[in-house]
Amino acid sequence: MGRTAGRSPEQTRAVILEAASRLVRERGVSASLDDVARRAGVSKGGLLYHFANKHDLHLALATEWLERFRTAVRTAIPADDDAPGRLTRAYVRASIDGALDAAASRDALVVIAHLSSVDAVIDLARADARRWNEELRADGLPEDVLTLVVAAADGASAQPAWGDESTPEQLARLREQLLALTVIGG
Amino acid sequence: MGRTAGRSPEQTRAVILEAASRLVRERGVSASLDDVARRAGVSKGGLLYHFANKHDLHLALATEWLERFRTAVRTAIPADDDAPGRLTRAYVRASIDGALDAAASRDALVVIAHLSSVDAVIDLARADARRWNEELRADGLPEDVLTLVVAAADGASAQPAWGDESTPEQLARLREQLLALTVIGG
DNA sequence: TGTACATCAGTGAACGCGCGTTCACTGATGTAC
DNA sequence: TGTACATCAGTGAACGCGCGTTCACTGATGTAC
Repeated sequence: MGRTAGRSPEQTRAVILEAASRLVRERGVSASLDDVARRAGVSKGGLLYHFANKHDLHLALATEWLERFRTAVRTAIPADDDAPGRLTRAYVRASIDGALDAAASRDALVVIAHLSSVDAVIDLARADARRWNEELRADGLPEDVLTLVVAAADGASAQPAWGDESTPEQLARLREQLLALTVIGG
Repeated sequence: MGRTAGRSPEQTRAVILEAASRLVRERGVSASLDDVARRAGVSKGGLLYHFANKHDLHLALATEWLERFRTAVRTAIPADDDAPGRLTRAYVRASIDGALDAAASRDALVVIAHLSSVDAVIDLARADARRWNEELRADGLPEDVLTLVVAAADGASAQPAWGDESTPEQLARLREQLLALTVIGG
């Protein structure tokens, strides 16, 4: 069933979210539903069939990006890493490299920063941040090392949000530094 | 001259910018001119006398915050600090403490992140970031130390943008760690 | 010292358009008989 | 195997309101004479 042949409604939903992600990253939350629908190749009505209103779209977007970053970190844990700090190391890798694909997870914080003018998204992000705090604290590293490493990883992720542009070489060196800090234990 | 007694046009302009800062920090760039004017205690027309349109207001806001952060860093350089890394140390202090007043400079990056959906603001921020890069590179620290310290300071500044909330104690310890890193030289 | 005029710093009503939302309708697929 | 009907996944036109922008007007101060 469904009017459009050759695509499941789940796929349509995903296509819309992808288009919305790109537009929000580029233009912030003021990107119009018209533009999102057009880029997704769907009518405005079709978009609103999947997301009741703009607020819901933004919420779904925030949820997806937070989840995507979480998945990226999980994927970045090597199977043979059992030492303390393994989650922190994965966090560093996901923040700087992107474990999913090159651009995706690094843009997560940029998209979230844009979305953070939506109240409900702030609550979502705050809850997510608290969860990260708990999990990272349980990772077995001295608190000072943890604070430093996580702040630096966050900084590297967020710099694109306000126009900073680091070279891949700088980011790679930073990643190695941070990883080293988590191994020697401070 | 001027219709409103007891206030210079420069003061009115400053009051409008202050109101706009708070609203943009809270609601992002979608905060309406009506709301900004109301909070500034001025008519919408009065606001538009000082800023020809919304775009101009956002640009002025970005300029002001970038300049404010720069001033905060300059102010945070102690007169008796002549050692390499003095600018980096001031950058750390301004990022984490706020040299101007407690909330102001820490919010700078949050406001800029919100404003960064405006194209012209991105250009402004990029140019500012480049200038920081040059100045910090000339500060006499090893590049690896610099990258790490600046990323961590940026991370600490930006975390409020996506809902993270660190305790004052954590931030104070982070600041001391970062300052120490710039002294021993790595 | 008054008076006329210009200018500066606004006010507030009105306009018009973009955009979020609603809604009647549609076309493909699934199901009952 | 056909036929009728329901449902799902949309379409696209229309509505209406919020908001950026325009504009005619105003009141206080400065200046020329």
